Amino acid sequence: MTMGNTGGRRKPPTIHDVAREAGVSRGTVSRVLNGGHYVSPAAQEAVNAAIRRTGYVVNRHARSLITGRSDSVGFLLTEPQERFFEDPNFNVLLRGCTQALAAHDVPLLLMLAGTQDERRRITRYITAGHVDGVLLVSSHSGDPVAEELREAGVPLVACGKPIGLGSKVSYVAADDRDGARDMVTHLLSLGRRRIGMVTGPLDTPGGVERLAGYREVLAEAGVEADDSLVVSGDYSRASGEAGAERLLERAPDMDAVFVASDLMAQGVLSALRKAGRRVPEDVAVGGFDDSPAATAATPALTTIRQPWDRISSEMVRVLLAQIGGEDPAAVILPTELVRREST
Amino acid sequence: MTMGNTGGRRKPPTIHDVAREAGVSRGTVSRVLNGGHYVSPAAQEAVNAAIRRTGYVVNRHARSLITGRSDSVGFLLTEPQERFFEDPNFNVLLRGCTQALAAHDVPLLLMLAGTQDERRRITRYITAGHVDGVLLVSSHSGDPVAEELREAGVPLVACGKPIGLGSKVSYVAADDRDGARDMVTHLLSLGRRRIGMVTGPLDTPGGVERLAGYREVLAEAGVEADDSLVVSGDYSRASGEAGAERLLERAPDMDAVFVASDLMAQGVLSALRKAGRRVPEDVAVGGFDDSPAATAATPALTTIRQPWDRISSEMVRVLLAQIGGEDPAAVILPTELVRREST
DNA sequence: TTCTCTACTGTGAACGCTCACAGAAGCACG
DNA sequence: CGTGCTTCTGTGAGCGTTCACAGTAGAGAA
Repeated sequence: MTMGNTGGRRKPPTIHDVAREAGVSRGTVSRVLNGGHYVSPAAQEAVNAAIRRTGYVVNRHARSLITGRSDSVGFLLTEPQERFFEDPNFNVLLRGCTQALAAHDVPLLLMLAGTQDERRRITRYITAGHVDGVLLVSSHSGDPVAEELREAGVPLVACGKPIGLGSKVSYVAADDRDGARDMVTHLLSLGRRRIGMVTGPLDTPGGVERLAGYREVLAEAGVEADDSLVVSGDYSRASGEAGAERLLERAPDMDAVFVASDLMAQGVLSALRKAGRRVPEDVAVGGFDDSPAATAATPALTTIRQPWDRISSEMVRVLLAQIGGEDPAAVILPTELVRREST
Repeated sequence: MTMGNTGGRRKPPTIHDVAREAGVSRGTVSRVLNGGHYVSPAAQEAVNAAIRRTGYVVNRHARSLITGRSDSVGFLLTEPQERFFEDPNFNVLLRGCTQALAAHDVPLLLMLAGTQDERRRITRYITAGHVDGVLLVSSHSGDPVAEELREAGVPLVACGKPIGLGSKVSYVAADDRDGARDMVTHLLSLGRRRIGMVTGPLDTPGGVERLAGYREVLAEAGVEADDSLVVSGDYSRASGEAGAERLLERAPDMDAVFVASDLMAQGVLSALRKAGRRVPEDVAVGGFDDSPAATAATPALTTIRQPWDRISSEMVRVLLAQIGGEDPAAVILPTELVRREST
């Protein structure tokens, strides 16, 4: 069985074959491929027909070699990967970015910077120009990889406001502060006054902003600030449970809790159940994220929905614009209160 | 400190620069880059030093242009994406594959074939040789994309035994049948005899095999076969709940259930609770997957762990071997019974 | 007519790398 | 001293594309 029957990969047609087939020059085919300016309708037509007939697909390597672009982007995750891969929102984000890029015919390379070795390799890979830009997911402040990429002038769009990186980095984020404000306002409107909070990690912008929104609304409503009503968590279920236990101990009269993530809120619900408090009668619980955990919980969680599908499409839009030469941009998207049974 | 004024991306050094720096020819540098055979130790040393000094990184596009390889592989998900992205195992798989590939310095391209349009684009992209091989996740039988890739002779490794594809396709799978056997054997050893089953989708190999294992063990143990004890689900929580309700109706004397996924088992637990049955006293429940759902459930689920980390690394190993010219291979990995509170 | 302008087309020269080949040097053998 | 072998090195060609440039034809203006 010689090369060619099913199984052997035959040599694909080149731009030259298409040119011959269409009776034009390589240059004309290339022009058709790249927007079709300065090409007569007749030639246009002939080339397209030839492309269909031959099944021609452009060789991206050859193109990249001369243009210097790779026409691909990286999706870079630098921080504790377990946390993200378990986070349904991360999955929506990854999926959304992949699809939005696919619509522009731009492949996405998945890059996980776990070990020191991987970080070095990835940095090298990116700065060598093997991707045109990077979608960055990094919870931490002062990420060394991100910093290095920024210095190398690689177009970068972060998910969530990055701490510590200059204004040269674009980012797309949900309006955490406003979301928190909505939730606390909602709790106040239910007549609750002793409102506790379990925050997210306070070295992340999201964590900080949600706490800020909570404090703002309480201050504006003239509710007495009480720091014993605030405990911090790390977005994990366990930390939510522990946080609620501490809150109940310090403020047994608490009648509502705003929890900075749904996963933590699940833990809170479980702690409240153990303590014999009814939700929402005794204590109303508000989450954040609108993850599957929110609907899976009993009672189903009132929560703040972040527009993850829009976040991903905006990240892609901003990144492609920046690759195209535009300036870095910050995009902040509105959140939405989703009312369920827990309030 | 002249090194790169922030912002401007300067032209990276080429193999030519390295050659000049090291006082050798391009050919010698290239040989060092590709394994270093037929290179004197002195030249070897000089080239490596020059590479370090210049910060040279090979231009993969130029290399690919001439070798015809892309030195990258695709991770292709063809079927209902929601299901997979919500599946923690899928995440482990994706992560594992990415990391295993990174160790070989091979980038992973994420490809989601949702719409018809995406399928066409991706097929074109792959058959055009823009990736050297494909890691395939596709639950369905007779996947047209997979079939087309197989025909085009693209190295392919499926996760789970693919139905309907010829023997030309490699695959890596957990031993579903044996896992099911272990679980049912375990239930029998607890003295249970009226053992029900909620199966997975029966158009998937996993679904079929787990059911087969269940039937085998019961037959071997001389337990009377009773088809009213078998209902089918689709791996979703809701289908587990519905399945358990039907089982209870048809066989109120049921004293154990083997459920083909942890997520469905959660639904089963919930149905049993509603029906007033205690777990495990009245009815023992065994799951499959060892997903986070297993530990999150109350009571924590006894389940079958699939070695997802090994599955991913084996998929990568087999794929790279196949790209290197070896024949397709099938790898079946053992599962493990994890005993918790539900049995 | 002649000149200019626009719309279009073809042609070489790159891009950075690998590969095949040729050749050099060292050594052993006859 | 030639011949053959092995180990090492340099050179030119070429991968498939884009880009700059030169050139053609036709239309309109002088």
